[in-house]
Amino acid sequence: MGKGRAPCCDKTKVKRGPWSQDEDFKLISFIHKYGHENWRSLPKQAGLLRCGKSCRLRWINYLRPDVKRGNFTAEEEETIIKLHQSFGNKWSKIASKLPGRTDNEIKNVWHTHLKKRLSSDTNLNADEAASKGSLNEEENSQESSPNASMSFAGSNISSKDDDAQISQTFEHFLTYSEFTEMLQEVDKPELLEMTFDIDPDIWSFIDGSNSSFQQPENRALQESEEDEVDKWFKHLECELGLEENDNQQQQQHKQGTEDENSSSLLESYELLIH
DNA sequence: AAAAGAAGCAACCGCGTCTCC
DNA sequence: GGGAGACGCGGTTGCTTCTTT
Repeated sequence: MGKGRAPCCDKTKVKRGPWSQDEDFKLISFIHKYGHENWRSLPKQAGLLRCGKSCRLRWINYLRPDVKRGNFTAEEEETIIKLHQSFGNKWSKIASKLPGRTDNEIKNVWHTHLKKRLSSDTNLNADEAASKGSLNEEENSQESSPNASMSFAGSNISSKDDDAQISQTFEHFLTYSEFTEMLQEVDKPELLEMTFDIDPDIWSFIDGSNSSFQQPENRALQESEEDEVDKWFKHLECELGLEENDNQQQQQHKQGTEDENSSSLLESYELLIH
């Protein structure tokens, strides 16, 4: 180390700044298919002009299916405060105690909310502090503060009602064609409410292997639907150049009458996730 | 309605640690 | 044992959006 550290990548050859939907999708697709054994080589293999570190960060903090987004509950905030008292700024350690939360997110919440809250709390007497605590619970349920609801991260998905709404929405994902239709209706307000949570269910849907989308009465259709889903997913992969080695898919892609649809599909997908 | 300031958060940077050879 | 490469972590930055004036 005394000789200095070699940069992890050539900064002049990598893209920086906010991730585009296309990049996100490439990363998701790649990891979904091949995993992430080597972050350094991943961007190249996935066709991304990004630094491996950047990919890792994006995945861990944002795209990972088990990332829980939305406002922190009062319980979570209390947990963070307590854990911070024990661990200090060991954000990853704190994050490990809060399933679905990332160290980066916790760190941000600490610096933007909790630190201030704590310092103001110390200026209050015990009674005031107690009443503030109950207020905070209310705030957290509605707080979603204007910022939260506008936030790209989709912090407005927090209540059970919202979850129910989302689940209801996902129930429509029964077939390729239905999904396509739905994607084409992204200008619907309720769908625009769907923010960029890569919900585990989306993964399951992409994967085509989870039965949670398939209501019992639809099980009989499972096989054909899986084919449809697979077809759809591969279509996107072709579209993104992730299926370069698969000649069969390429031929199918060339011949397919859905070529026009696929680009609009991708476009719709991008709209959907944002 | 517009400008300035504040807040929130995604992403970057650099260092420490781990692992492999 | 030591060097190199890769990963993970914590601090920080800077952009976007909201709020206030």
